[in-house]
Amino acid sequence: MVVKHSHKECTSSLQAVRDALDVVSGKWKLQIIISITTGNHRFREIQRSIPNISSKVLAKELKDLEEHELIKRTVYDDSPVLVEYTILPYADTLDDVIKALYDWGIQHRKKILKK
Amino acid sequence: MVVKHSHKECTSSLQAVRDALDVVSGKWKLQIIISITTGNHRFREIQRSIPNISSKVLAKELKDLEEHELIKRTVYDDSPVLVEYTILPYADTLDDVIKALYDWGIQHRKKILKK
DNA sequence: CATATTGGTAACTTTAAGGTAACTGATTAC
DNA sequence: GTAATCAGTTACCTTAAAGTTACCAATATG
Repeated sequence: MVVKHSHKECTSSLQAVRDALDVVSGKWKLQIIISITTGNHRFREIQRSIPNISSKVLAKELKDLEEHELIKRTVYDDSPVLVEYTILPYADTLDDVIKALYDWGIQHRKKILKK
Repeated sequence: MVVKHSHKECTSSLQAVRDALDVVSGKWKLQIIISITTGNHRFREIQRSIPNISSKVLAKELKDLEEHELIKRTVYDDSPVLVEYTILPYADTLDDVIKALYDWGIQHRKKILKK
């Protein structure tokens, strides 16, 4: 466990874990990151690439990701306005987190299913 | 990112990430694991150690954790019935996940706050 | 005898996330 | 001239998770 220490130490470190989970969990965030990473940069492009996501939810999630500095929103003020979303280098810092989750998820599914 | 590969590969690996998040995310799961790890083994003990958790939620979360084989529920059939919850060794396999989340959470909070 | 503790369960209410549909105003395509 | 596309916003509705309250039967405590 994160802790062989005191309960207090443990619970205080929970905030950090929760912060990370905020960014990474939820139904859409990783899908959106993947979509942009794989070449979709316009709002409607991203939306079309992710089955069943609504404009409303996509708009909100994009805002969240932008606040967390994982993606960048650039407005090119031609007419009609053009908006582009790109992945920021900071998003790469999530690699370890995602890899850890992925690895554990894979082995866990094997373990639970083989019973 | 997890992926420099195709969109399809990415999205397929999402299930593993989601599996892991199911186990680790949520308001209570880690708090309960911590509580048991630090010496609370009885239902009411655990409940008292975690502020504001209701019997209902605790009972449900304990069942989840048991299904995932992270904890063990043992009933000693004395009268009155005694129930004991203990951490299984399998819970230790979560260490890497929690550490990755923790590390990222710490640095992320620093980064967002110093702005 | 009354009250508290044990490990929960049942019924009900609240909250939050997400879904649905319609709409914007400017521009292009048919 | 009608419809579609762009990037969203708004108001409303549904659903699931979580919280609230009360309760159980057995035992121990004062």
